[in-house]
Amino acid sequence: MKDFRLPADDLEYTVLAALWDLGTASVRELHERLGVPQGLVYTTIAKVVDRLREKGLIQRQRRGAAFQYRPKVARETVERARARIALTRLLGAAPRSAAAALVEAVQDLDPQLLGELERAVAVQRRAKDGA
Amino acid sequence: MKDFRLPADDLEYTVLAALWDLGTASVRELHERLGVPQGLVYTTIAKVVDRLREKGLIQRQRRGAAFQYRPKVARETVERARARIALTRLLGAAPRSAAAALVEAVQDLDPQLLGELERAVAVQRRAKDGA
DNA sequence: GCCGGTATACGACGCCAGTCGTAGACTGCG
DNA sequence: CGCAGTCTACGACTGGCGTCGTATACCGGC
Repeated sequence: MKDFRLPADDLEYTVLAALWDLGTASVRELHERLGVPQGLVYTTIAKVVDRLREKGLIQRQRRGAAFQYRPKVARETVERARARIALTRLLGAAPRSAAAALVEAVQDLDPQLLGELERAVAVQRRAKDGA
Repeated sequence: MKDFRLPADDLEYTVLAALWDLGTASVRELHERLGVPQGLVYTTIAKVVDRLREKGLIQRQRRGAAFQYRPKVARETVERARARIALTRLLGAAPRSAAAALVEAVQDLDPQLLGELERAVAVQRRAKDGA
C-alpha cells in the first residue's frame, strides 16, 4: 500500500553519536564500528567525518599517522535542538490528529523509551503545576 | 555559539497539510495561502504540488481552466509514519541524554500540545498495564 | 473559431547528504 | 633516508528538495 517514500536515516548524526559515545576515535575505528556493519566503504565514513568537521561539530588532533577526532559540541546541545524541532514539527504539524498519531507511534515504542518519554512529560507537568 | 546548521523546514509537508485542511484546492489557492505569505512564487508551489503528485500523495481533477487537487493518502497514515519515525529517532538516537533533551524540548511546548502528548502517553500506559 | 491570458509542464540551478574512487600526503619502519 | 603502505583530501555522481523561469497547452469569452 505505502507507495510513497519517507526520508532515509541520518548517517551524519549516527557518526556524531558514535563519537559522543567513544569520546575520541579515528576514522578507521568509526568505519569498523559503523561502516562495516552497513557495508559502507572507508572513504564514505571519512567523508562524513569531513563534513562534520566543516560544520564545526567535531575537531581533530594528529595522533601518529592518523587523526583522532572528538566532539566539539556537547551532546546535550545538539540533542536538545533536535528534540525541540522533532517535537514541534511532530505535534505542531498535526493539530487535528496529533493525539491519534502519537498513540499509534508510542505503541511501537521500546518500553524503556516509553518510560523515558513518560518521565519527561511528568517532569514538565510537575513544573507547570508548581508554577 | 551555534555555528552549525540544522535542516530547514519541510515545504512539501506544509502543502500537503494545507490540502488535508482544505479538502480540495487549486494551485492558485495554495499559493495564495502558503506561497504569498512566505514570498514564494506561484510556480514554486506548483512544482511542489507536482512532486506530491509524483509521489502518489495527492490526485487531481480538471475543474474549468485549472486542476483541483485533493489528498490521496489519509492524513493519519502519513502522520503516523512521521510520528513513529520522529519519536524513534528522537528517543532511539539519544540513549544517554534522552530524558534531559526531552524535558527541555517539552518545556518549550505549547500547553495544549503538551496535553496531547501527555494523553497519548497515558493511553499507552493504560494499555500496557492492562495487557 | 480565434485570441488572450492563465495554468501547467518541465527544465535548470543551488545546496545538502550519501556514496564512492583516486591521487597525493604523510608516517613509521627498516 | 627511502619505501611501502595507510590516511586524507577532494572531486564526482546521484537523488531529493526548494526555488524559479520559460515555453507550451488549454479554457473560456467574444
